[in-house]
Amino acid sequence: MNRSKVTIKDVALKAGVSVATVSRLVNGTGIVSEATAAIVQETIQELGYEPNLMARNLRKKETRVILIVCPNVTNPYYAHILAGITEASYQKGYSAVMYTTNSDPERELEGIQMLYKGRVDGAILMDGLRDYEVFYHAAARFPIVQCSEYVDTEIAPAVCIDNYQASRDMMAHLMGLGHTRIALISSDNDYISTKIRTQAYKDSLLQAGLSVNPGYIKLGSSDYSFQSGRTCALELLQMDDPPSAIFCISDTFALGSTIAAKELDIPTPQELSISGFDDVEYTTMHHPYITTIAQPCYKLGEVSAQILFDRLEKGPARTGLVHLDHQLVVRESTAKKWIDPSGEES
Amino acid sequence: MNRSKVTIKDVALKAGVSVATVSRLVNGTGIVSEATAAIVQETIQELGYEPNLMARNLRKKETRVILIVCPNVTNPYYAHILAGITEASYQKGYSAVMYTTNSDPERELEGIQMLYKGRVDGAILMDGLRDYEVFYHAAARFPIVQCSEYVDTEIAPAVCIDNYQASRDMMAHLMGLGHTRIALISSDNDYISTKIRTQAYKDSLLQAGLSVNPGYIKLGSSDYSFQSGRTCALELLQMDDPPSAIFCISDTFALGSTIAAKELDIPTPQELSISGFDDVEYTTMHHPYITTIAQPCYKLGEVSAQILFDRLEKGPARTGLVHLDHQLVVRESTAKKWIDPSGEES
DNA sequence: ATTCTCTGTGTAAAGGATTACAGTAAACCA
DNA sequence: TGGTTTACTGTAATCCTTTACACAGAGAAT
Repeated sequence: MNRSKVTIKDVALKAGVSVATVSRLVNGTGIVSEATAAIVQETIQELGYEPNLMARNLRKKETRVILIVCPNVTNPYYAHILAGITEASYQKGYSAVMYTTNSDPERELEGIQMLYKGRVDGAILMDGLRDYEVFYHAAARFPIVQCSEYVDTEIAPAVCIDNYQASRDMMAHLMGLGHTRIALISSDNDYISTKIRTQAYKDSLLQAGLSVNPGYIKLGSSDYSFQSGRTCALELLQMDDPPSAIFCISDTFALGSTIAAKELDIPTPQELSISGFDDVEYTTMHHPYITTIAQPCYKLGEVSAQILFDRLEKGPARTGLVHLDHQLVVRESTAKKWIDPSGEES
Repeated sequence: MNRSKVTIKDVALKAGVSVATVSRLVNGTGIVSEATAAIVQETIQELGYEPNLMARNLRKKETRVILIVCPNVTNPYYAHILAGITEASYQKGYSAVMYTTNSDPERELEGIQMLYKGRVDGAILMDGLRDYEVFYHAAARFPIVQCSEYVDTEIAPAVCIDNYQASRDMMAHLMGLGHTRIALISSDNDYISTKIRTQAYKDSLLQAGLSVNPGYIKLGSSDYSFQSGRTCALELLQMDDPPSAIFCISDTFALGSTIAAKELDIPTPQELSISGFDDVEYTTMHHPYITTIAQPCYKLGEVSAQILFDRLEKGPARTGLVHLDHQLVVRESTAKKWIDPSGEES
């Protein structure tokens, strides 16, 4: 077990060739005669030579490392995207370093610094940066792709589902079941997805000739906590004129809502339909299984990474939005609007 | 917006000093007069100079990057450990690159290669390596710490909870409630934690003068899937002489068991006590909230990282086991053994 | 015989930082 | 005044690769 690193020089010396030859062989660039190749190859094996990546990267001015900036990893939604990114990276021989921000602008800035310091070749941002200036400068200078959320698609591509269409699909499903009193549990964060889903909710109502009742719109916590979903639902269901369906912009909110309904002895979906968004694991852990919009999280990560690598290897690439397919998956938490036998609406 | 990197040379030239002076100022090593410091500082700002880490690392022979090898990130248990590691790294100015193996030995090997290639300074392994040889060689040569699972604590330190004591605690809780027919849902993986928990289960029974009934021991899937927990519980509960309590080595198995009990109309905890392990999010998403052993996941990651950094900065450090405190958290899924009014045991 | 293409290989210059060592000028001491 | 610190700064070697360029020798073409 040799403690100190073997360098290319050691190999060259021992094999009786120049470092250039060794390098050419190792990298498969340039021509090396079969005879020398054999000798050098053997020497490499014998000495256990591994090229020093720091030196190589310094010379080649690339790191083959990409940066992933995301709010946290404990949220399964992000975790799945992460899995997609790391897998794609692995395939392409890149490694991924993670930077979790907890949505702290200062942390976001620090993460971005890694680009300026030449520590990484590019970045995938899973959280619209709070500081637009910072984003703009970084995106103008380095390969960056936005995943899931975005702030500006002109300067850097963004990969996500079509949140507007997805929300419209879900609303169509709900209205198709006969619901007219549909509430919304949105979030008080300022993600673009939140805005779009909220807008789609309103547009759907309006275009169906229904009015938007501000009292039917509740804002859950910015991190989509399950408990805040429960609280919002509780408020909605205790209104004088409660909704017969709740459109949640997150599965966790939907889950919280099913709990709230259970607590108030309101059967789901018989008397209350609840829909979620994202399709994370726990939508099918307990009945009622939640009707939701499935996002291809893994794929989202994978495609983001691919676009980034493309850009890295082939130079300036496309910007703009890249939409991946979503899917409306109907399960147990939504059903035909219930009509009280007495004739009254429920 | 200058496209090309500003180097230390540019700064030196513009500020009218030597590169050495700039370097000294940037690194805070050596003495620099206030006057020059001011000029250089200003020049750095003006030019937007950021030291190139590749060059620095090459020279200093360190990368300030650590490797995290884990089976996956989508499991919240790992995700929380990961969060702890990345936070600790961030504090110390390290970055963390992730390598997910999906428990594939080949991938584990590839991950370890990063140490040999000098791409990272050290590693945290969250998955006992399948290939002991590989582990042994790597651990002998590089700073490695094992987190949560481990294969050999002589050659590299391991951070985890005291699985034996934790399991004994849970069994004591169950037996303290009057249960004598206690089943086990273990896993068919070969993690050390699995072995220890299983052993503790048996020892507890034996030391209480009870016998170990092989029929009461079921093996769930190696990845602790919720569905396999349900299946195991279903089998147990349909036995002629079903258990009155199930000790699960994972929360997901416990969750699956509550579902199984519900399907068979067996009230939990009135007629069946169920205990979990780990205390991940979904233990309190639905009633009955699950009685479990809380693991300090975040802290596990944090401490692992700290030990690694210590080793990196202060040379060879301790090996052996580092136990972090666990906690028995009693919630709703366990209760006093139910006695049928007719006098028969249930 | 001369020139030209190939092969195959070596030399040495980047690449961008850190740092040992040397040097200068001012300040201090005797 | 001469000698010794002290405070500061610069020169150049070093870390390990990659790669542009030069070069030598062999065979082909003229």
